[in-house]
Amino acid sequence: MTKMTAKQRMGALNKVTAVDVAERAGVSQSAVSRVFTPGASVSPQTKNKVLKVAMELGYRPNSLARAMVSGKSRMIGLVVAYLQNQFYPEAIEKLSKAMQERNYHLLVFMTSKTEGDVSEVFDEILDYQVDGIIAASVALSSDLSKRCANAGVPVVLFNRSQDDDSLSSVTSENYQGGRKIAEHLIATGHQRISFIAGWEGASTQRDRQAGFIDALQDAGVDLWSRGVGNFIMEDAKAATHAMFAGGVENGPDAIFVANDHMAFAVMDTLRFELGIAVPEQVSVIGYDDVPAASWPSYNLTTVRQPTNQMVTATVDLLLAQVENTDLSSTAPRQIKIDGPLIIRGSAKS
Amino acid sequence: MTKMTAKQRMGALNKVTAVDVAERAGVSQSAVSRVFTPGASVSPQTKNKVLKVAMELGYRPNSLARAMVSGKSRMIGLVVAYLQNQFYPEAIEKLSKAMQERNYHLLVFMTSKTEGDVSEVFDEILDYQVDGIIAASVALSSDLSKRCANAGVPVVLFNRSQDDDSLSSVTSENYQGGRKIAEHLIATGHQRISFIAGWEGASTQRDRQAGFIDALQDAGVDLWSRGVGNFIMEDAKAATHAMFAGGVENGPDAIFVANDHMAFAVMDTLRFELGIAVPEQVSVIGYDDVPAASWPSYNLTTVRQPTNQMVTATVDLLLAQVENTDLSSTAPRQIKIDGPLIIRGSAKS
DNA sequence: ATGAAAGCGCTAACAA
DNA sequence: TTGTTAGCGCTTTCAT
Repeated sequence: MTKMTAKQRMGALNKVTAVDVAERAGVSQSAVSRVFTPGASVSPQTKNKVLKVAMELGYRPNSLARAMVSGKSRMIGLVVAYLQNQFYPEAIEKLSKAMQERNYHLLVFMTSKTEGDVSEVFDEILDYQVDGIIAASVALSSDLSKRCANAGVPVVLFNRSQDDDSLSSVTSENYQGGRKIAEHLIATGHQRISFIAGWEGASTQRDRQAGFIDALQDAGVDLWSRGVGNFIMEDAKAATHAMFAGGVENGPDAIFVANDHMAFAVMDTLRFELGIAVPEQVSVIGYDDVPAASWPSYNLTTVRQPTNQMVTATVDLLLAQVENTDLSSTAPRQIKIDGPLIIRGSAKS
Repeated sequence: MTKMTAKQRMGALNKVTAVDVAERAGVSQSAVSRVFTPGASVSPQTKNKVLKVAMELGYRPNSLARAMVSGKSRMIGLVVAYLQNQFYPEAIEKLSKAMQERNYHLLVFMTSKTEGDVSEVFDEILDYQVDGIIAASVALSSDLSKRCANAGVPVVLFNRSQDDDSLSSVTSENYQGGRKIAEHLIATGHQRISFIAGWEGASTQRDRQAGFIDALQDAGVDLWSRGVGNFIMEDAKAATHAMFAGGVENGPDAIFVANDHMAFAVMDTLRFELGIAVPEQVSVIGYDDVPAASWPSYNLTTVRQPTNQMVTATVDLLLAQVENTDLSSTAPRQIKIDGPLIIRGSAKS
């Protein structure tokens, strides 16, 4: 078998390179490159010549080759654990669009929450030479963030924060949100107030709970009871049953559920399995304001996480770090965005 | 300023290359490459030596460089229009996981359904040298599919099909699904059967409708009325109002809604705005069996789209084409997967 | 403003 | 099995 040139190997597959365009346009290959490099110096004539030929031949620069030499892939790794909670699809859609507008693209990696899996996934991400990483609903071990830092790849946590402030993160004001809910429940005359927690490993869960409990205490109110739902519907349902094991009269008259997703399960359990009216007998409040919260069947009172602002902040924060070569202004920042209490019909007023 | 080597420019950023490993291990750079290339011939000794040094130095092959020379990026472009409909997040999660298991990764592109936007997005995708493309909920112009074919990039449509059979696609048996619903509604004694359509540009909408109408006709039943919801909740709500403008007694006693997402809005409109009981006064049937369909508040009778099977089929179909260098077995295939009618409580039996 | 030349980090012949 | 040698398609000095 005789040696083939690349072009022959490709067969009819019309992979047009800058060299092809250069030849046909009678300029150097670098000239072609410059035409496609914003801010490079080319005369209008050559620019037009090149553009015309490029159009004819259907030439487009190869992003990967560009990435190799420039060291910028314009890809952002997105790590996400699960999409059941409607908050994430919405956020991802917006993140992706915002990134595209700034000419970046998301390379998506699904992971489970087990440490080993996350670590593997991060290796794969780094292999692709992404310019930055967004970790949504995933916590990072310090080893992992060190690996990223070492590789010069900035990371922003989305909807999670770290205890130490070594990592940038964007969340809503979860602590304040928790407070708002407690205050509202007390102001509206509830006496027996309970809480169904999310996954205890999540900072969102901890912060919402802390704010909630603190505000109760400030008002001299003790938590009536507490269950754990782990952000999973089944678990939330079980927690609800447990809360009312001693009858309605001994159960809470209000429940704060750590996110909307679980709150739907709690409402359904109350109404359809326990025969307890919401909000007449028990008020339910969630957190997130996902689309279904406003559907009439649930009409859920909740604290909104302002996805638009959270996404904008995430993109700005990450790209500032990506595009700033020098290490100034690269100090990690924790951005918290205030979200309003949305009063609907699942809690009595 | 004196010229710097790449390593110096990187500063402390520890970008370890195969050359570094090679030097330290006392082998050639190609030896290092072979160690990381499955199925390449290396002696156990060198393999161990290299692996040890690689570990020490934290070396991992650069996927982009590998992609450049091998012509395989192991990236799959995923184009998707909107994630409101819960069917898509679920599908994407599974697609992503299935691809990761086979060592591919998804580069995600959100698009609107306007032709120009889709075209732009495809250019960007192709620039990244993806090995294949999955187009979910997006139709492709023949120009577009030609561009992909020309670039040697196979495309599979997910949950959409094309009229001409020039493109591979994976859908459920939408026509049969529509039939099943009509037959079930007739068998359960409904007299005035209506339909709320999705976006008319979608093949899923057209196929479901065709099956539904055909089965009605086979039974000698005329469609009572028809509205258009465009797969949008607001539109579905308006269509529902229109259907009952003449009072309940003149409206349908059963509605097939072209997908679950709209069916939720229809049920809520009936119950909370029109005061019509579901299923006592009007039966509602949806399509997809998204997670919320099984939530007690809706308890929606629907046809299941088997996401697992659809995802498996999509991945197999696409990767077969990606990995088969020669053009045999690359003939486009239209795969349709049968989905069962899931009988719940939103339609009376 | 333009061209020549040197790589980016890797894989894939080829020769030994 | 191993090392040597060419590139992949592009950006980026450096001269001109």
